[in-house]
Amino acid sequence: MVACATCSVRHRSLCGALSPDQLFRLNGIARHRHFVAGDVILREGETPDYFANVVSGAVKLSRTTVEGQHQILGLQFASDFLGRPFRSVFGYDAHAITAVHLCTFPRQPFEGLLREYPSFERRLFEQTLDELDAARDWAAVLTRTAARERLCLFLLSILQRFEASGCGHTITPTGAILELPVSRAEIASYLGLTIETISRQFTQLKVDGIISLPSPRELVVLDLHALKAAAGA
Amino acid sequence: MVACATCSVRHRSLCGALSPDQLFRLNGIARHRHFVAGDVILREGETPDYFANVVSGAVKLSRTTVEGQHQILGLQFASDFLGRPFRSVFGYDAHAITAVHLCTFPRQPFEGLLREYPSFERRLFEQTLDELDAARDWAAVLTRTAARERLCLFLLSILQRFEASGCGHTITPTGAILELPVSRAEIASYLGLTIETISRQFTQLKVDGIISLPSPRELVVLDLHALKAAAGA
DNA sequence: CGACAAGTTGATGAGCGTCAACACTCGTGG
DNA sequence: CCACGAGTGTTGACGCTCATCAACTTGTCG
Repeated sequence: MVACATCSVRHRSLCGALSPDQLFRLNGIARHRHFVAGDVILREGETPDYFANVVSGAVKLSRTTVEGQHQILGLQFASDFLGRPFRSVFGYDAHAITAVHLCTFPRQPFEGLLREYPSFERRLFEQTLDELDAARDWAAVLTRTAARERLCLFLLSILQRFEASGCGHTITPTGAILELPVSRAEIASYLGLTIETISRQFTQLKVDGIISLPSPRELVVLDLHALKAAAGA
Repeated sequence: MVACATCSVRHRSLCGALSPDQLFRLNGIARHRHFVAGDVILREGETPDYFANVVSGAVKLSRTTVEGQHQILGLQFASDFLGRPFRSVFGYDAHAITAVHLCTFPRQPFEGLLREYPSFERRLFEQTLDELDAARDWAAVLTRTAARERLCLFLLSILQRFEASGCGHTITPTGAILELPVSRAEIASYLGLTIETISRQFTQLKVDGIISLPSPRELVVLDLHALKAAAGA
């Protein structure tokens, strides 16, 4: 058992709002789980027996359409919460796309804690409201923006997540170096574009001197300012 | 004061999950408000002094981008909940797009009730989780689908809302007649398309014998089955 | 070395945005 | 009563963006 005191997401996740007392109780029910890339964490329609904070790694939330297409609905990184309290079924598939470390909480005692500590439940509620806003914003972005802007927004959001969690990247004077946790196909699915379009936009950004790609998964942001400008805001 | 017992959204809204006791308390703080088309109900960044259930009419949630464009993020109809508990600012503009009847609850006492009745707060939480799922689904739809499918999905969602609230439409043997609560521009903004594209898709649906449009705001669904098929599901 | 997955690049076409002209309704005022 | 204008919706012509199909390159693992 890893103690919360040394937890890397201690202050940004759900746990950040807890009193020492509450944290102690939560720690008492926490169990750590590890997954490797490709593992199924939760399946759509299934009743998960636990909730979880993502401690490290990247998780994709996807849905398989009737035509058998994987549509990525969201990406979760360190400090994000996984699961739907008071709902029996989970609405999406959750896959590990990198090595993933979860801090899990069994359903029954976790919901018990929520009932016992209203401020805890409220915190989770507020987090859900924020996610709702983010989801609506994202929908708006997907309808308004061109492929280039979308990709730039995506890269910036990844970078922002990494900065918030203080890992997975290196800051440079004019930008940053980071490892992309997702494949081209996953980026494409998430952004509602095709792999070819993603690839073309990447090379265009290289030509424009905004990024460089030592390897497909290694992204060097040469000019963060230009990247933000290209994201359209 | 209109009593909850006769309220048309009594059983479908938030109120549907309340005990008689809770409902009595909520009724005690409720105040009804009426708006005409075009009225501003809430403004982005503002701290609203009340929450509300939509009793009748249509409300649009929009955001004004830096370029001054109105982007419609959501539409709310009868039984939908307006406002964000435990959040000081409201994230969007809310406008009445038809005559709107709201059942409002002042902030302080409403949040007090939430604290007093955990089951009440939980109900609101669950509703928010559903909205989150819906928002993510919507984002997925906006990225995947063509203009025609999008419009059909939109029309079906309107019809579904009207059926749920039992008003604003007439059922026919093979379809329905309904009054569109929104302009072409509003449909376009919501669907991430242009008015011209909306107009063209409407005429195409007419040509295909799926709908007819006696006037721009009067929609006759001639073949509901075909409409659903055209929606891609 | 060969096989396979992942990514890149190219050619082509469809779909939708853009610009522009036109039709329809409604309210106002002579 | 008709004339006028503003607002809303429709239709047409054209170009750009991105999807599609296909070939090629690169990296990885047996």
